[in-house]
This record gives sequence, structure tokens and C-alpha cells, in this order.
Amino acid sequence: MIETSENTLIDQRLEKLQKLREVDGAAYPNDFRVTESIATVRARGIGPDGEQLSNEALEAAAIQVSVAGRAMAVNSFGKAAFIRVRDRSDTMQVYVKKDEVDEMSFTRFKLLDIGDIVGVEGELFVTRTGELSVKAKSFRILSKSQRPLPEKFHGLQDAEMRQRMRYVDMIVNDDSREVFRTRTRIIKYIRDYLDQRDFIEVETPMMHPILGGANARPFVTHHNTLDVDLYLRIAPELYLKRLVVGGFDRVYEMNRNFRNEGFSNRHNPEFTMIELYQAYATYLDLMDMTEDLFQSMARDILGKTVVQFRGHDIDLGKPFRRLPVCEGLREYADAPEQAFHDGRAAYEWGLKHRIDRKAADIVMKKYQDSRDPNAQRNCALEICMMVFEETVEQHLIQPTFVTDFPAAISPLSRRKDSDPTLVDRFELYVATNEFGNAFSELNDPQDQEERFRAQMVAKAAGDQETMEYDEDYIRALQYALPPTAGEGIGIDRLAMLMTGSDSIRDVILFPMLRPEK
RNA sequence: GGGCCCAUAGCUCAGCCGGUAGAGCAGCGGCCUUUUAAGCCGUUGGUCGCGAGUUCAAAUCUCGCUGGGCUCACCA
Repeated sequence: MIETSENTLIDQRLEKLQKLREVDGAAYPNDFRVTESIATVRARGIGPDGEQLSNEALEAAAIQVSVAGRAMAVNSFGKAAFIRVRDRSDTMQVYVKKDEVDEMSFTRFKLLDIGDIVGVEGELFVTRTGELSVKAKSFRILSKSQRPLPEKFHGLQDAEMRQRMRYVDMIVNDDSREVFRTRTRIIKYIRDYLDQRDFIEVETPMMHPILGGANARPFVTHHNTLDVDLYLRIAPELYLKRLVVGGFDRVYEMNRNFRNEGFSNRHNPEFTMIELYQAYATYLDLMDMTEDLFQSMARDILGKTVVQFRGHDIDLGKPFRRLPVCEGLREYADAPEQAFHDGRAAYEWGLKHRIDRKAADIVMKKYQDSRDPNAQRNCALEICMMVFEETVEQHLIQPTFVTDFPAAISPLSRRKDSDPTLVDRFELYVATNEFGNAFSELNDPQDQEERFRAQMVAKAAGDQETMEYDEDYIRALQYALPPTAGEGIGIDRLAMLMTGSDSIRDVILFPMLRPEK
């Protein structure tokens, strides 16, 4: 092994560890009792009037405290030193003074490295510069850090190392810790919000024998005993609706989905999604609830409703715009009216807007082979959606509910009463990104059978991302699914929005990376 | 998968019209018993991502490879 500088630094620390073993017995003791967090210790230095107590008052009170945490910085004077100690709640300065601690404690302090986990017992006091600190009476090293930490001022910058060694990122980058705390608050907020509204949380299978609930390419795995291939789920939707049939009228699941697709700053192969279902509600009810959820969450977690995201000031405080697909196309893409009815007209108009010709050809073929009287209209609308993605999405900066999607691309949604080629569905867009997808659920089993068959036709025509025919799901619908609305919200993207993160990798603790070496 | 960019000390970064490697932080030694990115003096530490090529000479120029970032495509 080549002698590198890093090894030298590690060796020096290992030597200190060895000395610690010799002078102190156990190098990794586990008998130091911490009864309070640093935040609560700090609170004890605050008087009843909310002001920090004076040094005289503190000395008179002789408040005994014990704190434990990671030593983040040391200012040493030889015979005295200040050590910045951090635990989960806060940081606290510790003063180790040769005259004030026992001899063993001072010996231990001499073996301290930045990054070590320490335990301190002492009294509260205020330094000359006014900082509440702990004057150590005893000082211990509870766990030695054998590796040097990144630089204290710039932290760890390299994006790959921050993701591969998230533990180091979290030690040295305050904002990284804060992002993940916010993520956790978001998840808790949603749980509380739904629990208050009488929803119950469930866990449905992650391994699916049949692909369904979304259009995406799956990961495939294999069960040895059953000797069957299984898909890691791309969505929990069909299981959750089975539960509504079963009587769980308000149900949700917030957990991972897996999609075997590319990476981007908004896509990770495994990502967290909430899906919720509410019986006797419509997609319009969910729109209202979603708006309220986003607004109240921002207020609760951020204390404001305007957030900076992808270079925009996103205002979550105003009512979200509601934009039907066709209206968006008229506004942003000069859609000719016949494009909404006639497949060929849509096709020609679409090509002008640079939709993918191959995908469009598949749509045209699918409907040329069909005898459905609505075929022309469905075909036209499916192509309209392609144009929508090319032309309208980029304008959707402020929160916008896009509504009235084509039935042809919504195999699980209820048709609109006013127009059977459209469905009662919305997607929420913020800063041109999709944040949620919701619809009134299709609960007519005959219609659902037809939709599944249409998916199979699409697959035969060349579409690689179709749902599979799920007979048991049809059987469940035959037992009667109440009128129900359901919604999925991407939690990672929501965390990006609430933390102002540009990349999904900044809000996932351990994003997927190529394996090391 | 295409295009552009990046890879130098443990970390953050200079050096890049070729001449044999620098700073700050961290570390080590010394001074310092109230510091706040402490200070002062001294000092260790590098296969310049990997592999070829051009050249008397490559961190620097060329090509390939690996890993990463941004972006487009695919995709929600």
C-alpha cells in the first residue's frame, strides 16, 4: 500500500486512539449518561424574562449540565481551549481549562481530534464575548474519529462525495442537514393532515405479479420458491383501490415506487410518492384539498407561502390556476379547433410543434386499426397531449392544475359526463414540473375492461409503457368501488419545492449512484 | 445515448500560451489560561483520475478510458 497523506492523518489519529486506550482504559466507553439535549441545556441559561442570564447569576446558580456530541472546532491556547460541540439539537461551546478539570480529563483533551464524539460535565457560564458555554469539570472522548473531516469553512462541495458519503455531508454541511429535516417535517405534516381528515395509512405490496397503476418500465425480480418473476411496483394504485372496495373509504400510502428509467435532476429510479383515495369525493374535491395542503404546509413549515424554486418566486398562497388541456393549447400553441377532433389534423399540427413522429405514428396506427366511433377524437386528443408537453408545460411556472385530460392516456380515470373522450382528472404543475396527478376513479368494471384492452392494443402497436390486464382488479370493481377520487403526489419533488433544491439528489438521503469502483 | 464542462495535498481551490507543484483550512512541533473561520513562529504532506501519444521536457497539448456535473433525448 502506498503511503499517502490521508493514511498519515489516519495513522496519527490511530496513535492517539492507542494512547487513549493506554491512559483511559476503554477507548469506546458507553457509560457516559446524557440526560439532556444541548438545546435544553441552552434553555437553562435563559432567565424567566427570556434574557440570557448574566455570568454572576449563572455562577451563583452553579447549574450542573452534561453534554455530548461531536467536536466540530477547537480553539486551543495550550492550557485552555474552547471546543464547539454539536448534538442533534444545537451546538454548545465547552471550555476546558487546565486548572478546572481533573488531570485525566486534560490528558484526554490533549488526545482530542476534530470530529471526535465527546462527553462533558460542568457548569454553565458566559464567556467574555457573551456566549453561553460549559466550563468543563470532566472531559471524555466517547468515540474517536479516525478520519479527518473536510474543511470547516467550505464543507464538502463535491456532489458525488456528498451523495456517496452522506454521513460526511451531514456532519459538515448545515444546509444539508436542514434539507433532510425539512423533508421529514413535510412527511409528518402530510400524515397529520390526512389523519385529521380520517384517512388511514396502509402498506401494500412492493412486489407485484402484474404491472399496473402507471405507465412506466419496471424493475423485474424473481421469487425462487414460487418460481415467478415479480415487478417492483411502479405505483400502488390498484391495491389501494381494492382497499376502498374493502371498506377503507379514506386510505393512503406514502412510500417508495420504482421505475426503471433514466436519471435526471427530477428523476431517481426509486422515489417516494403518496397516493391517497377518498370515497364519495371527486377530482374537484381533491383539487381544493391539494391547494390547501400546499398552502398550509408552506405556512406551517416555512412560515411563508412564497418560495424560491428554480429561479422563480412561486406563490403558493393564491388560488392555483385551473387550466383545461384544450384551453392551454389554444392559449400557448394556437391550436386549431379541428385538432381536438380530427386525428389527421392534430397529427399535422403536432408535427409543426416538433412532437416525436414515431410516437405519433404509433397513435395513428392504433386508431386506424380500431372500430371505435370515438377513435378519431381519441387519437386527436392523444396527439394534443404530445403537443401540450412540447408547448404548454414550459409556461406553467406558478402552481397550475391542468384539467380534462384525454381518456386515451388515462386508463384508470372516470370519463367526463359531458364528453366521454375526456376524463375527470388533473395534474398539478409548478415551475414546469409535475407535482401531482389525480382523478375521479373509474369504477365501472365494463369500462375498465375496455380500457385494459385498449392498453393491450397500444402495446401491440409498439407502446412500451402500457399497463397489463389485471383480472383480479376487474373482479374487485365488480364487487363495487364507491365513487372515489384518488391522487398521487411526488414527495421528493415536494421536498425540492419546499427546500428550494434544484436536484432531486439533494433531497434523497442516498440517491442511486453507480457502484463505487 | 448526444452535446458542453469538470477531475491537482485529507478538504476548498490556484497553477494550464509546455521547463518538473502552490495557498488557505486540517495535521505535526513551539508560544499562548475567555476564543468565535482565534493569533504568531516553524513544518510534514502530491503517481496533478487512469492509459497511450506528441516533445529534449507534459498538471499544462492530442487521443482513448473511468467517474462526476449541466443539458438535450428517453421518461412523469
